[in-house]
Amino acid sequence: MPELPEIETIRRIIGPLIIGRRIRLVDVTQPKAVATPCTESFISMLTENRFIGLERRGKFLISELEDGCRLVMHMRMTGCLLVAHPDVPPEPHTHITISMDDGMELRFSDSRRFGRFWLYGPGEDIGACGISRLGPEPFSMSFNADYLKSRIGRSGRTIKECIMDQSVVAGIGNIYSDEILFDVGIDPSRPAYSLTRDEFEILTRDIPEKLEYFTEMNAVTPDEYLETKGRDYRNTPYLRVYGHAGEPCPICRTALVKRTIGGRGSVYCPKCQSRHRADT
DNA sequence: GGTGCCCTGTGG
DNA sequence: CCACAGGGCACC
Repeated sequence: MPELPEIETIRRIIGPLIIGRRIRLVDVTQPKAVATPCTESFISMLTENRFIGLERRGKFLISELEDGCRLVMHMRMTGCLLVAHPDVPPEPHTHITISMDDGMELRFSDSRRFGRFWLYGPGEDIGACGISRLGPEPFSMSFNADYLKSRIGRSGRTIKECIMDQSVVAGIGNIYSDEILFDVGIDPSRPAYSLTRDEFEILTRDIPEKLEYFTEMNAVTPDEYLETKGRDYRNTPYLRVYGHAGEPCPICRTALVKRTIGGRGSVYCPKCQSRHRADT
């Protein structure tokens, strides 16, 4: 479900509702949702602990607890986080419920059951959940054209696959890779080695810009977030190509094309993102 | 690098 | 009924 803008949206909504709260009760109804080897220790280490932060790294959320434990969460395709009053009926597929000292519940629901929680003890390395394999944050200084060119500039993989590779840059998924490549006019199927220096420059500037833009477009109040049960936090009207296959390109009116690139359904404009556009 | 798989829901 | 879905991993 969520890519960087949506995870950041969740962080901004959920963070203020859990930070400072003490955990009273942890209920795990789907043991596979907890990747920590022992569900028992997951529950006992969290109980009576206190959330003191909520940070994002790529598509991961990381909450530090007052004793130094860190709760790491990944939504994968369909995971949802919601803070709700116990009177609000739980969402279908609610796998983890964390009751807090203000009477509210932090709930994790996930129909496809791909999402995971990890819990690491004080001082323990959190890398094993996949965080250690992440490339730079798109907003960091180290994410620049020199880096991107040296990292993928000789790769035969498509540019779409490369920017979706979390070890190249953290946070981009299938939707925003299409949106970004449309924005910069680059054919998603081009091999990364074929990009010019200028195109790497444009791409490294556009990626943080668009991710920031979509994060702002996703902004909702906590009440709106709760009303939509934490699900509809992506403001789809702002997507220009994803979900618009067959419709006219917003720039040139040519019909947008959908085909599989790197195993993922991809939408692009065959004219605005034509292979040779940047060569001229 | 490709492929299958983890799961359930939805739409054609 | 089948194809496909916003992610990521293990395994040839």
